[in-house]
This record gives sequence, C-alpha cells and structure tokens, in this order.
Amino acid sequence: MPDTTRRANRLPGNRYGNRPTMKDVAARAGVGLKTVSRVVNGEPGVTPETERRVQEAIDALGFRRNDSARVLRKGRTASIGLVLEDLADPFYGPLSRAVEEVARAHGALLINGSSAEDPDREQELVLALCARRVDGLVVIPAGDDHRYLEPELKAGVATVFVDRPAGQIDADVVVSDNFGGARDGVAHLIAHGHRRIGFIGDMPRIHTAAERLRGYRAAMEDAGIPVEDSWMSLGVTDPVRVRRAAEEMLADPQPVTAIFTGNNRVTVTVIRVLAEHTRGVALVGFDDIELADLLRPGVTVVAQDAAALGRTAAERLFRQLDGTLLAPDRIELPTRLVTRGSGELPPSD
Amino acid sequence: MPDTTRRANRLPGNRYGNRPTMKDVAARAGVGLKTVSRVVNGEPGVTPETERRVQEAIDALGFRRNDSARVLRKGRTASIGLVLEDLADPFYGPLSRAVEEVARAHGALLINGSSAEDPDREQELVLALCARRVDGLVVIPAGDDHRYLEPELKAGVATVFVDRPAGQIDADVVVSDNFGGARDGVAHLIAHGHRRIGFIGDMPRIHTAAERLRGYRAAMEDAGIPVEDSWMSLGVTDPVRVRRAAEEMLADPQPVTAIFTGNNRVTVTVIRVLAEHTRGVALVGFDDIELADLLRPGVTVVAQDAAALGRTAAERLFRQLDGTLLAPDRIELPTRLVTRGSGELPPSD
DNA sequence: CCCGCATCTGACAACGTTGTCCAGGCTCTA
DNA sequence: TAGAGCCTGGACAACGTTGTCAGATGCGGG
Repeated sequence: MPDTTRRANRLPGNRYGNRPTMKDVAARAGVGLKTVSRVVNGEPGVTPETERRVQEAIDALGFRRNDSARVLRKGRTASIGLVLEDLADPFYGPLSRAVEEVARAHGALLINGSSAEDPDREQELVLALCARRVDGLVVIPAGDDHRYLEPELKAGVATVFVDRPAGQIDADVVVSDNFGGARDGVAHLIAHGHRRIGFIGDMPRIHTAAERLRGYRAAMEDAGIPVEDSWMSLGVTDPVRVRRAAEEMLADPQPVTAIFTGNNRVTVTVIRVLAEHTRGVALVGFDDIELADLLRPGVTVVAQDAAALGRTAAERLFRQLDGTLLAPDRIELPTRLVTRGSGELPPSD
Repeated sequence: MPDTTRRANRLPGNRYGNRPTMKDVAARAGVGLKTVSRVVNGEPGVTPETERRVQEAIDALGFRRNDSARVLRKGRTASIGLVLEDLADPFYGPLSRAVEEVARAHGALLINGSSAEDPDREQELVLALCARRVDGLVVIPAGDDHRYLEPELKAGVATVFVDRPAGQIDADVVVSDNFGGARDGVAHLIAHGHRRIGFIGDMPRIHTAAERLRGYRAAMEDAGIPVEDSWMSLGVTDPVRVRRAAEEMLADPQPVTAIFTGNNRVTVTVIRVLAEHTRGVALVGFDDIELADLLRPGVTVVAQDAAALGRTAAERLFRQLDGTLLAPDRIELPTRLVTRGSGELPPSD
C-alpha cells in the first residue's frame, strides 16, 4: 500500500497548504510529468494542442513551480546575498538599489540582511546565505576576520566586499578612496587658513574610519601642524556623545576653528551643534547629505558615489560567476569634494 | 554500473563547485547519513564520541547544509519577501529595517526587490518570491489589481500590504492616515490665514496620493474655499516638472500663498524653489525629511512613522503564520503634524 | 546465562523538479 | 508499401535533505 506510506510520511499541517505540483498538473491535463516541465520552462518539443491543455491545467490549479526543487536539481539559485550594516542608513539605500538593479539585469533576486556592525551577526548572516546556496555575496563587512569564508570561496561562492576590505582572506574589494578624500577635505580647511581642526569619527576598528583618520593626520602633517589629542574624538557614534565631543572641542580655551566629520551621521549631529553656536566654525563632512545645499551655510562635503560602489561590486560579482573575472582585485573609486560654504568659512579667531 | 549512470547524469561544470554533502561527511566519519543529519540539527540520540567524529569531518570538509534540500523536505523556507517601490527612497529605509528586525526575531531571512512603481514588475517579483516559496509577503503595491495573488493566498502564503491597500482582493493592510494627515496639514495652513493654497502631488492612481488629495480638498471645503484648478498639480513626479509646477503657481497674477506637498521628494524640490523665492511662501509637506529642522524656516511636515508601518505589518505577517491572526483587517496608523516654521508663515499678500 | 529494555544507529523513501533516454507514431522517400 | 528518420511524450533516476522505522548494541535483572 504505497499510498498509506505516503500519507503517513506527510506532515500534519500539510506543507505549502497543499500546493499543486507538476504531477497534479500532468494528471489533470492527461500528459506526462516531463511534458508539463517542458511547457513550464518553454522547452521545445510540445505540440501547440498539448501545450494548450497543459496551460489550462496550470491556470485551473493555480500551479506555480517550486523553485526549491528546481534549485536542488540545477545547482544555481539565481539569487545573491547582500549583507550590509543598516538598511535604514541613507548611505546604503543607493548602494542596495544599484546592487539590486544589476542583479535584476542578470535575472537574480536579492536576499539581504543587516549586520548592525556586529561581526558575529555578519558571520551568521553570511553563512545562512551560503546555506541557501546563493550564487554570490556582496558584503559590507563588520568584522575583520573572514577566514570563516574559506570553505565557501573554495566551493565557488562568488564574493565581493564593498566599502571596506575583507580581513585575512584574498577577495575582491571595491572601496572609496577614504584616505585621499579625507586628506583632501582637511587640506581644503587648511587652505582656508585653519590650523586647529577637529576630527570626529567612528571606531578606528572600522576600516573606513581608520582610513579617514589617517587622511586627517596626513593632511595635518603635510601642513606641518602638530595634532593635539583634544582635537580628536574617535569611536563616538551615538548623537548624544558626538554632541558632547563637539561641544568640548569648541569650549576649549584654544578651541578648534574647523571640524572634519568622519561620516554622514556624525556630520548631521555636528551641524546641529554648530547651528546653536554663534561663532562661525568651518565644517567639512565625509559623505554627502540630502539638503546639504539648502542649509546656511551650505555644507561642504567629501562625497562618495554609493551607487557606483554597489554597481561596480555587483558587476564584478557577476563577472566572477560568468568566469570572465579571474583574480581578486582591489578597486578604489575616487571621492569628490563638494564646496558649498561651510568648508570655506575663515577661522574666526 | 550505477556509478556510470551517476556520473553521466552530473552536469559538466559540477554544481556548487562540488560542495560536500552529508553523505560525504558520513563516509568520512564512518557513520550513517542520518547520524550526520542528527548532529547538524542538534537532535538527541548521538553519543558524544560519535558527535565528535562527525563534527570533525564537517570541519575538515567545510560542509554546510544545503537549505534548498531542507526546504524541499520540510516545506518551510524561513524567509519572507518584501516588495517595495524603491530601496533608495529614504522613506523605505526605516520601513525595511523594521521588517527585517521582526523577521530576524522570528529566525527568517528577508528577500526583497523594488517594483519601481511598475505593476507588471511588482507582479513578476511577487510571483518569483512565491516560486521560492517564501513563507510570507510584505508588499507595498504598485498596481491596483492583485487577483493574481489568489492562488497564492489559497495556498497559504501569508500576505500583508503596507502603505497602500491591495486591489480587488481581501487582504491584511497597514496604512497611514493619509487622508486625515493631509486634511490636518492643509487646515493648519488655513488656520494661519491662507486661502490660496497649492497642492503638488503624485499620480492619483497611487492610493496614498489620491487620499492626500482628498484630504486637501476636504480641508478646503470645510473652510468654504473653492479650489481653483491652477492650484493643483497632480501626477508630476520628476524634479524638473515639479519645479515648473511650483513656479507656475507662484507666477500667477493671483499666486498661491502656501503650498502643500504630497510626498518627501516633492517637498524637497519645492523647498529648493522657495529658497530662490523672495516672497515668503508657506509650506507643509507630507512625510518627514532629514534636517528639516535646520532649514530657515524649519519645514513643517505631516510625519508618518515608517518604522511603525513596517513593524506592524511584519508582526501581523508572523501572526498569520502562527495562526493567531484570523481575519484580514485594515490598520490605520496616525500621522503627526510637526510644526517648524514654514507652515506658520502668514500669507504675504 | 538469557531475556527484555533502552539507547543509538542506519537503511530507505519521499519532497518536486529536471536530465537522460527510449518508445511509439508520424512523415517522407524509394 | 516498406523502411528510415524525425518528432513528441513519458518512465526513471537523481539532486541533498529529513521522517520513519527497524536493527544493533549494551546493560541490568531474573
């Protein structure tokens, strides 16, 4: 009694709510299983009349191919994973969209998740995506050790890191010129006469933050200005503490006359602080901000092209998948200094 | 010769780049297939010694369970689909993140895509997600006919629509009070003495746009102000045309003294136009905008809580999946008028 | 010393699809 | 009209996993 066995093996609640399968369609259309498969996949070798019958059965039953089974058989999932830091950060919006557009052009879906800057969560997410057998991964890394990816890379999972490089493994990377951008931004302030320039940035364990700090130091050193510790605030990230850091720099007996901010969120907070401040303090921020041009003064920024980062990374990913891309490489995209006023204020002392 | 058959059936390039399977792990550990499965899934009934051997083999081979096969067998994918309009729109960032957080709390991954406001693309995406057998869908609809979802709903795919209602089917919906919000925003302008109030909004075929327009009309009617056609601009959406629309309203011999804008993108463009304008024109916008408080004047908005929309929708989705949610319902979240200056300007004529 | 029981392990089928391969029917030609 | 060749359709195995069930092993008690 094979039927009994079969029923016994079924789950109680009935999976997929009893979706029809190709077998059901075949039975209804009075054809073989494989014929249904051919119709569904548009393969040749089916007479129009048969095709019509099959199509009718499909519509009547509301059949939809089960891609899990298909993936199992074919080995490709036509999906890629995107791991970023925070879906809600405006910097990642255009980046995600660019990745999605490239994926779409290649017929792939996008599965994504946020690491919230937590290395464990990054790893967990990446491995979950690998278990789903995504064809490739675009990762904005939170951690700095990615050796856990070695078996995956060996198994042929295409991988591109964006915004920050991978740690301890050799992988494709697409980043902005964080060092050069920050250096130019700070040099811009120096060129406008500033010497006491503050720096407020994220934790130096984040690669981009470290690079921007390095750019700040380089610009100062190039100008022969010794940097005082009280001018730098590293690792503060929540608005309350950023605000306090900025206020301390400005309250110093020898206050900074300009501030360089290390990312968009810090910039926004510092703008708020400066708005309450009577003395004009110059500001250059890393990352562009919406409406920055409408503030008075307009906010001068070092802009990176988030969409280009995403697009470049995704394109490299698919080139890995075609096999047209061979060795891992590091691509660095230029940044652009956008002057709008706040960076051109003269020192007020 | 079963081996020959097997090899002949293999694809040439070798799928997944030859990832090890449980069978391989079992062979290496010298145990049965099912024992490996037990270890991988943390099922009881394995001696510590056996478990150690299996774990060793797993690590040595870099084995990772293939979730496609697992899904095929178990029927649940532990993933949900999110279809929205544009990943890069700042309004959807917090919404996506909220959905992701709820999904994560339920151990599910998020697959998402953008419809770009195109109904066909929405349908294509939704059906692709259904073919992947996502457990549920959160949809910000672009189209207004969702009967194509009927077989899916019948098959038990949990579905919640957000931001805009579903068309032609009975489904769970979570929306903001677009009508009431717009009415209150316009009434606010009226209360400050305005009578000639312009409205610039998106295409009325988009539900939210239509509701906000209705709110505008209601407020005007309540105040006994007849609306002139030249005060309304509907369906313009790209910045160039929004700009032109705003300029025309302001160049009229009897110009509007205030403008109500129908969404965040329109608001931003109109802010730009007004910034170039000498005469003070009042502005209230639908949707909040970052830095709106720092502009002079600050921008008065009708804010909706995007994160709450996403969270509410996702929670309802998972309640559908638990079975604790029975009938589809419509949830309407309140909006909030945030006064910052631009909406309180008096008429300038 | 043997039996019963509990514990651990493995063989096997099934999930829904696709690739392979063969059978049967048809057309076309000699 | 018979034979060769083509075209359509279907049976079957396999993808990698998990549920079922039965067999093996070890232990304690009678």
